[in-house]
Amino acid sequence: MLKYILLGFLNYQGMTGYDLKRSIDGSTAHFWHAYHSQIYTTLRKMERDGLVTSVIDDTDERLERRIYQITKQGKSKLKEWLGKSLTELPPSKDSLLVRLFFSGSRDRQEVLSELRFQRQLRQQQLELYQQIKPEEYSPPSQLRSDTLDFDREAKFWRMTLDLGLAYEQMYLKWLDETISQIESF
Amino acid sequence: MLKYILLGFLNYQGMTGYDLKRSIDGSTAHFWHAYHSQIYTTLRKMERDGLVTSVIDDTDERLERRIYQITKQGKSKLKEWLGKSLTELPPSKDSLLVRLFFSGSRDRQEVLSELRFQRQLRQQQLELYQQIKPEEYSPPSQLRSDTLDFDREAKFWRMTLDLGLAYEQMYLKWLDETISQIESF
DNA sequence: GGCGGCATGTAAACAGTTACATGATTCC
DNA sequence: GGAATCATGTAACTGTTTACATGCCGCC
Repeated sequence: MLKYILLGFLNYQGMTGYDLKRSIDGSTAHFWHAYHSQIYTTLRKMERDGLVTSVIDDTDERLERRIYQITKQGKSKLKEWLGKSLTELPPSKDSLLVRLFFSGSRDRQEVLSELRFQRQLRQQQLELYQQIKPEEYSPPSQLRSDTLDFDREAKFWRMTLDLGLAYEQMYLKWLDETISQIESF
Repeated sequence: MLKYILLGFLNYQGMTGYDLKRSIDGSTAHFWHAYHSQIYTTLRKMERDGLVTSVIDDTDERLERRIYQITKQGKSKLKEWLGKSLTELPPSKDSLLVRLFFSGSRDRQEVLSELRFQRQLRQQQLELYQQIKPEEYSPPSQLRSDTLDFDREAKFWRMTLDLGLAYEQMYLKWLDETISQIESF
């Protein structure tokens, strides 16, 4: 999966592994995060497979920056992947629910403080999403010239942000209900 | 993670790998699924680590059933894990969102049919959750004798089901909004 | 005879996480 | 002098997925 995220971003413009990490952290990390270690190793593998090429940028002598570019093969791989629609529900994993599921024998206060802490984190996450200015949440500059495409891309980015917002709100509501239910045990 | 799910179920009663697979499919799979291959290999590893023991049941001669039991070590491992509250948000991964995020260049009708299909699947998933009778969604019989514990366990199970219901409803709403937004492009 | 469910596993590949490792620059 | 940010990577491990593999039983 990470492979396609990297191809997706490199399809906008050439970037270093570090840039890709920041791009991901600022957008797709909300529904697919990655560690820098995985990004660098995946990029190397993709280069071996001919999906990307890289050149070392030495304009700034003391800083080694390896810039990756998507290849024709990479573009067609991305297109091929996007062409095959999902026919199943993506599996969801949530370790908090696993914990809650098996919390029957746990101390009530302990469970409550865990949920209250998660509530805080969810609240922060929601605020983080709310602070994102829709007009700034969009693909890199490369596409700004081609106005139509840029706007279209940005619309899709925002849709995923909308789900993030709805998700956090739903989760907060459920946490509140769950917390008061446990309080009244 | 799977390790703790298996310990959690075995803490109710001894079971075979197959039983565990069915238990998971009927409950925790909604927030943590597992393939039978992983269940069997994880059980073997847990046995080597002293968290479970197994005996082969030969009452039915032609059928080999390996029944796993949790050990004292296994119980304390589970307790220890439940004791350490989560201090971060569990990362969520959703490949549909990754696809949508990079769908700027895709054919509109193609994206729409993918989302409509996902809508159907989400609707089915919601109905599946709605058909679960809360009074039947509870731990195995072993605990029925101990009424208090059983009821407490069942409450936690239902809370996770509540999130599943809220999640599917939120997702459906978002899909509907997203679909009509793309229709009006 | 074929299908679905019961029941168990192995092997190989792929994906993801944690820890280790380095070194420069900029700002306080 | 120390912390943060830029920048890149490897190694070891753990977790997950897909494919292969077998064989019984009961039902239609």
